[in-house]
Amino acid sequence: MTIRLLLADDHPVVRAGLRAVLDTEADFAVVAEAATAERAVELAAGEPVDVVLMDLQFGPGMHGSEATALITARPGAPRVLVLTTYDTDADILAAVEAGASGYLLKDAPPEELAAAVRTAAAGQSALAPAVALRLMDRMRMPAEALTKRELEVLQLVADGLSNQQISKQLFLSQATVKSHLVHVYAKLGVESRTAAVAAAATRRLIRTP
Amino acid sequence: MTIRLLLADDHPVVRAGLRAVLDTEADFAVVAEAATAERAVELAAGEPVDVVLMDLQFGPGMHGSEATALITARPGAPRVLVLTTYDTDADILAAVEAGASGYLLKDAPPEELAAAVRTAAAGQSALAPAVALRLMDRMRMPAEALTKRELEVLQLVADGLSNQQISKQLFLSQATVKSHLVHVYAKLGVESRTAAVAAAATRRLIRTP
DNA sequence: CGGTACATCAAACTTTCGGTTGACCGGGGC
DNA sequence: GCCCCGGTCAACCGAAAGTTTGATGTACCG
Repeated sequence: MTIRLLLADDHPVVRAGLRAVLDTEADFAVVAEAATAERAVELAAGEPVDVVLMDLQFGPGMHGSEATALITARPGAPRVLVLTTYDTDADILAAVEAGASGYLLKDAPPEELAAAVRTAAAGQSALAPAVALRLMDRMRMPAEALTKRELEVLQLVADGLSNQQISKQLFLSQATVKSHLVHVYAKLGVESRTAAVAAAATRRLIRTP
Repeated sequence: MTIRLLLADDHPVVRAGLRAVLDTEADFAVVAEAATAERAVELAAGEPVDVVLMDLQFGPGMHGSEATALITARPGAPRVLVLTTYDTDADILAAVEAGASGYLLKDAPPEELAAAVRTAAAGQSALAPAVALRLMDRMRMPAEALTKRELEVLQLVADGLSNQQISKQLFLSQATVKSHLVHVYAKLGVESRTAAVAAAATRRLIRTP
């Protein structure tokens, strides 16, 4: 039985690469490509597709995790395999919560890619070993696990925003922002916002361009 | 006459995509692929190649700009076209200084890519319009260059150190540290240490683990 | 049902940081 | 020689960050 694939990536070169790598597999058929997240949602609803290969970062417009949530929300939806360049815990968490069946890095070897597609098509979870390991660590060590809200605040700190700017952006009081940061400092074992950003960056909890 | 190409990128998918896109051109021939910068330097010296398509970010090990410098330093060297995902001023500058004949983004359409390869093979400069514009701005505004000492202080800020810790580590007074940071803020157009770190990180001025 | 975790907010307090002003010195260029 | 720039430092003040204590509501779970 043929596995029908939808490729969603804003880079023409990457789409061509995925097509080249996956079309060599006899049981795969790339039936559509999308250059934007919006287009991916449309195509996933219109075309009969088994697995969507979804990038997270598109240029302007919808984010890949949003598109993933929209696609997987429908009954009889295709499986979504998230395929991204850089991995941060926040990205992985967002993708998994959005209903992704798997999470892979673009530097994965072709065999691993094909295996993940088959696993996803079979309805199973397909997390990269490194990714799965990270999630296990997270389960084992809940002492340093930041909550979604704490991660959200910390990401804005890393973007250079002050407590006041963060409070306005998230519709909170400064007291709440400070409260979250106090918890973040305790969990990361640091004493200042810049140290927290540095610690979170080395542990890949946040995105640093 | 056939243009012989060497693809240097750590992502198998991207290499496959470039090969798929470029092999459709009758006068192109991909003669080698390298998954690391070191391997690219070796191959560029050994194989007869006309144009190298060079990624900047490889995983651990040599950076793409270093490899570019090593390749172009040899007499009769191939042209190097830098091809990267994100464009920062520091990246572009480093690539041009390393002797790159052109600088393209990976989200470029295939036609643009092929045109750039032909331009580079002909020995001409092939800078993306947006990139060329940025370089012109840079020439006009050299004001944003940080001094060595300022970068040194900023790097320690990014590592999470306080002004006092920095002053001790560099054998300075806190006043001097502040003084340097004030200059950094002015040059980067920001108003706080965390914003400076964020701005410097996006411009690749500092190391973020 | 009760406990726990998360998110929210308040107020007062201390410390640090940010920004200003002003100053000194050494080196390189006109 | 003189001036500009980079690096160094000081004193000061207001603003921001961080600390402490304490409180509320809500959701989930055993």
